[in-house]
Amino acid sequence: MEHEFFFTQPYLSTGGERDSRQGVTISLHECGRGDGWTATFAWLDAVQGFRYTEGLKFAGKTRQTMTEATNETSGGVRVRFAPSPTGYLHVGGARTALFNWLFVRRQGGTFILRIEDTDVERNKPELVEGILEGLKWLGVDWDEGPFYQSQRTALYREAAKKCLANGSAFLCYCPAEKYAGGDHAEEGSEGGKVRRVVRCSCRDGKPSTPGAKPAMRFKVPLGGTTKFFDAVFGESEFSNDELEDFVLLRSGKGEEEFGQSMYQLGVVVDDIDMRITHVIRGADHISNTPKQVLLYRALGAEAPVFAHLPLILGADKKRLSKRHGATDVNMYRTEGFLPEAFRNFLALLGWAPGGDEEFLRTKDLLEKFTLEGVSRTNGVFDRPKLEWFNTQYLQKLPIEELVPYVQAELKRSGLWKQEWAAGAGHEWFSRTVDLLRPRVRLLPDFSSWSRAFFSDEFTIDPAAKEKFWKDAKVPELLAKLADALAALAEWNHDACDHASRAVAEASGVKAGLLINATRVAIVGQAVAPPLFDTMVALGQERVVRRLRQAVASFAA
RNA sequence: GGCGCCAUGGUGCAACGGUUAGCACAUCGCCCUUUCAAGGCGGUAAUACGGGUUCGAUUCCCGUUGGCGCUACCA
Repeated sequence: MEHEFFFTQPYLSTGGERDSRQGVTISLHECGRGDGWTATFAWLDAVQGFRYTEGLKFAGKTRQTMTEATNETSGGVRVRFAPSPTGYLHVGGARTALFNWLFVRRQGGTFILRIEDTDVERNKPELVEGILEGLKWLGVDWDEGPFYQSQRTALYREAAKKCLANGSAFLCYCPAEKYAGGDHAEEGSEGGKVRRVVRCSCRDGKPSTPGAKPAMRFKVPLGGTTKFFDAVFGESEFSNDELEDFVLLRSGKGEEEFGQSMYQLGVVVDDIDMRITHVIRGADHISNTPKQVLLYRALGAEAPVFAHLPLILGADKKRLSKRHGATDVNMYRTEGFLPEAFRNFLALLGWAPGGDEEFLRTKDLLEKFTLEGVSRTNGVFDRPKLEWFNTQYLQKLPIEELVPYVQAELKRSGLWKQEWAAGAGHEWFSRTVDLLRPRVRLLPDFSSWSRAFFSDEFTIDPAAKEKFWKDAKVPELLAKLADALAALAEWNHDACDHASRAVAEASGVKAGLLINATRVAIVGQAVAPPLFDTMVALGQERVVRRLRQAVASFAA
């Protein structure tokens, strides 16, 4: 029996609340934002999947998530991923998107995609496509959007005017350069760089530069603190005196009264408008959160639940950037990683399931993901482990799931033959992929390293020759083997095996010598699957032909 | 500089007051073997430092150090 609960954001209201639907009563006590987040939940049984009965305390560092307790029963969870088209989809953004996705898909909520393109200067519209592609490759799908902030200007201006009207914003006439960019040395400070918290005279209605076009700033309260609850980091409290009077609306140019909205305003207005219940984003936004909470308050809206994710660092523990290697998700796609392997790896960066098992397919991830398991420690992007995950998926995926990826790869490299699409050809193809996969690390290996399985046009690796064709008896051995194999009536593993060993024995050499030399001749590589399986996969005609070609090459 | 966050092997995570501090990647060795992988077995390797609280701290508190984040008319 399923129960549905409709909380009007109960976790945000102060004081007790009761809700009774379908015979189930829930009461919430001391569920407030203002005072220490001591929340006591008392709900009745009869609710499936319910973890909390009563006495949940959210004070201090306690990491319980009221969030999830509420969500698991309320259903109406709405999250968003809001990239900015100033760059490609980097791994940090991908992880944020993935966590939002796992969180919301697990409980049947709504995922909204929003493009934060309010900075016309830096914005590159053509990058949006790449971001969407990256998300699709990752398997992160969305229910609403993409919405573009650049098309929602009216909404932001309206909200800004509301703030101005109710006294929580003011017009600032100071020149933009006064505070913009870099660090400002505070007058009179001793050497050090001191950031200025903007509290200019404009805030009291005394324009510093009369006649200039004003920007609109938020009027941060003097004194006091702003608190909020974070599902990952617990409760946070910031002193208002540390918050600058941040800009809401840029000053207008030409005819315009105001310019584009700034980040803080756009985010809050949209999150309110889109009825976002959980803001899951990078920890680099923690410091922005009190400002946003203040904005929610000024706009008369309740704040959502925040969940900040630890940052992803490079091997040197510095913030991940290009110099650490690929940070663009699409580069991992072109390198030939399997999306599910990448997803598995990403999910485990900053989050851990209960048990020891790390090979977690998407369905497992969906089953196990909770915000509670999210770490607070920044993590290093460990490429070797990503590669390990990829080889795991290459090996463990049901063969029918892997085949389409290999097919796409061969099409890309021009090796694909339509006869492999169905029937006996398809069976051969699947078997061959299965034979090859334990030795493959990335998808393109199927067209490079194992090219000889799919094409007669391949070259013999000089290093392999050097290693296994050194013995003077090799040409003669290969010639004999070609004859022996050509004479075989049956073509299977054991027949090839016996014939080969017989040739070696008759010639008085160790089987290994012949086997290794043969491998080089028929696949051009020193490394391949077990030889007789390889022979079966290639077929009698090709094996004999390649052996004779090799022999001929010695003569030349 | 100010404010905030974080701190378990090289890396990612476990241990949520009592464990010989566990797992995985990486690394080293052995086994398997027809090359190379895979797989199996085993080894090296961690609680940043200093004070408390406690019968007992990886775990709770304070400080130090270090790292990271924010400190824009960027997002």
